[in-house]
Amino acid sequence: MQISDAEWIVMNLVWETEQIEANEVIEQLAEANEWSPATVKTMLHRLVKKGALSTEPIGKRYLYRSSVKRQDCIRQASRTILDRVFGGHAAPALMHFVKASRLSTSEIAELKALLDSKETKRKESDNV
Amino acid sequence: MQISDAEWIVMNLVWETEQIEANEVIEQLAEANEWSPATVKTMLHRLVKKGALSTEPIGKRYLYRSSVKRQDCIRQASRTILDRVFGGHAAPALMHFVKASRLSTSEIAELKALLDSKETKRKESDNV
DNA sequence: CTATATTGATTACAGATGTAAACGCACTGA
DNA sequence: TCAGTGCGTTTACATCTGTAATCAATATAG
Repeated sequence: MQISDAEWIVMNLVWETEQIEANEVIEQLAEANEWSPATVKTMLHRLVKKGALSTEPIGKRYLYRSSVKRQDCIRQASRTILDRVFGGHAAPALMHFVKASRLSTSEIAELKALLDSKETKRKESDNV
Repeated sequence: MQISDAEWIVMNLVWETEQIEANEVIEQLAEANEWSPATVKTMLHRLVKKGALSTEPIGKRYLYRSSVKRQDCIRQASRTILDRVFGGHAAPALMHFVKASRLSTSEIAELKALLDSKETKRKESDNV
């Protein structure tokens, strides 16, 4: 199952809010993205059809909530971009992202810690 | 100008080889991707039409070479995925990529150095 | 010189995507 | 009871993508 660019915008909102009604989605996304309300409704509908969102009738309306994990979608999207754009070479991609990103000092520290732990693991396991 | 997933595969080859003839592209990509030769030809044609590739007649054939910089395309693709998939939050994206990637110790070192320099710059400039 | 092979160009076509209007039903105020 | 209103459903449509066959022109073999 494949989430398109525009659909990601909707999914991000649903993931953030846990559950949300259509009119709220429209309110928060239509203007910001220069979409007509109808466009947002189409997105919701397609995402339901794809199985990315599920609905629960609340009164006569629906509550939308995601039925796929954000992490899973991120993982898939990441692999796609790594494979396609960077030809599977992660390091240049990461270098690029690091260069291009604005990171707070705490985020930098976190990343460094993560790299440290990765390094340790490597040394332990395959002794490179 | 937008390069599709399948087109990235072709572009990656062209970028690697600087310049290349159609039959070579077909040779190197058709089987590996389970594409018919016709499909590869379509890719080349579309990329030329999009302005991503340019052709130079060599004898009666064409030499294909890229007319867009790989870095620029990577930059654009990266921004897209950051904006869409990660909602513009670079740090979680990076954390994810780092976790998911297999990196050599030298690559890890390189990344850490890059983060160091970023940290330094931050401290100098905006004193956060 | 003619038949065949090569290679770029044109055409095809179904499915995904972006973008949105139109439809229908249920409720609400007049 | 009747016209709006709000919301989900259907339908619309141009473009992009993946995938490929066919056409046309040229070169090459016989």
